[in-house]
Amino acid sequence: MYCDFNIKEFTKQLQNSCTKIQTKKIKKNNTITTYIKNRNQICILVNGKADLIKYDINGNKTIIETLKENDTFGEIFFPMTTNSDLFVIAKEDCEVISFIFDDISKKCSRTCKFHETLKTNLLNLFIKKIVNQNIRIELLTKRSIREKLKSYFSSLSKNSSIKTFYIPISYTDLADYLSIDRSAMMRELKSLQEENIITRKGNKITLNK
Amino acid sequence: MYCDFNIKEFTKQLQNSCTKIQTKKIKKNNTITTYIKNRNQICILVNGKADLIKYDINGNKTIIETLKENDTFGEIFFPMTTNSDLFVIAKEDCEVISFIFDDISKKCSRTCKFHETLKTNLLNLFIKKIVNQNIRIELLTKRSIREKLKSYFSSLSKNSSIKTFYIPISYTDLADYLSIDRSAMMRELKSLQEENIITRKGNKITLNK
DNA sequence: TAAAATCTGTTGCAATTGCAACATTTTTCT
DNA sequence: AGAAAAATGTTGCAATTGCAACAGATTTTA
Repeated sequence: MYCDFNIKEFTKQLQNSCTKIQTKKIKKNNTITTYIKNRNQICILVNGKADLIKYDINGNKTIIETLKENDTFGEIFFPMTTNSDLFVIAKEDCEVISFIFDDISKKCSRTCKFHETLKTNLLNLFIKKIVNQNIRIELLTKRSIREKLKSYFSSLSKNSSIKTFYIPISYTDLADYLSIDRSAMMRELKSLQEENIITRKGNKITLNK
Repeated sequence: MYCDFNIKEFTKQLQNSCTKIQTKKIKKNNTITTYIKNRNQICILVNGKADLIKYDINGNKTIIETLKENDTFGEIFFPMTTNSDLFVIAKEDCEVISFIFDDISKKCSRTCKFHETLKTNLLNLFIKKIVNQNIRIELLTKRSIREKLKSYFSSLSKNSSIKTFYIPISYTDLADYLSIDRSAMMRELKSLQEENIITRKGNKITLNK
């Protein structure tokens, strides 16, 4: 598989390589703004969970990305013309490493033996990120709240035989993630239950039939 | 800048490297299905334009991605559980190269001198792809048709001083790209004109104020 | 160049969705 | 433990959006 490598090992390699890297620990609910201020900086979440969020002019919050262990983020991934303010908020205590992309991509003058391994690992991380983004795009292109919910649920029950699962985020956050109104989402969840398409108890969902 | 390299040069390097690569030419309106059937295959569009499209159960067409020169695509970028059918359609005559990711990521036994350059170039291409996907996600998270249109327009007039531009795709395709109903979109375009927020003549748009 | 296909433009109507405003429950903080 | 904050759940109403069904314009194809 294309992403079966060990992030801890990768971090260790980075620390031993010629590349200058930073390690930071961020407490739950704190903002990891620093990691999204330098162009060409790439961050990797080593531990914990975080959300990349945005507020629009009307105050609507959108969760652009939910980040977990192994996920990459940083301003390098956004167009220079981005006019919205982006924040990365730690949802749990987080450990983050960051480095400048040029240090990885440029030829290593000291021909350190880790340099090329890093590139390969980064390629794997990027592919993983692109896959996640495609899942997100698939969700967002759904035309109705019902379809968005069904799509989200089916991504949670990856193995098609597992029909019961727990929603890993709050319903408030889920609405922001699906980019829909929370009350409209709750109403739709109710309909899905009434039509016996799902069974719901708290954040435990079962897909019926 | 992080993506200022020459795709032609890259292609030439690929051909001289130890990596097995394929080159194919596809005529306008033909389907490039072959390029999205093998897991771990990465394709690069060297010339032309293409759309990555999807049809849902209700027959709604969605343009997942608009591909142009330098863009990467392939099944490697989608989760294995994807149940929707994806097609890549050439919108113009296209030239595509493809190779197996493992051939790039694994160590080169013949230590050919291009191998590492390829990795670096791929990293650049992947970052470019992630940036494009973020632009798409930004668009799709917009809560209304009006906001989606304004967001799309502003991405076209990247340089904020340029207020006039041409929409590079048909309005029918634009609706599929924004994942909205075409007639509702036309109605909104009309409102934007009536409120003098834009001026529109065919596919030429001017942002007023 | 004529016919076919696609794209653009428009409208009425129905369905979906967002908004505002609550009450209730659960979680977090001191 | 008690207060404060956040999350869940609900509803009526208004606004937005999608759908269907056209007509006309433009482009492609035979």
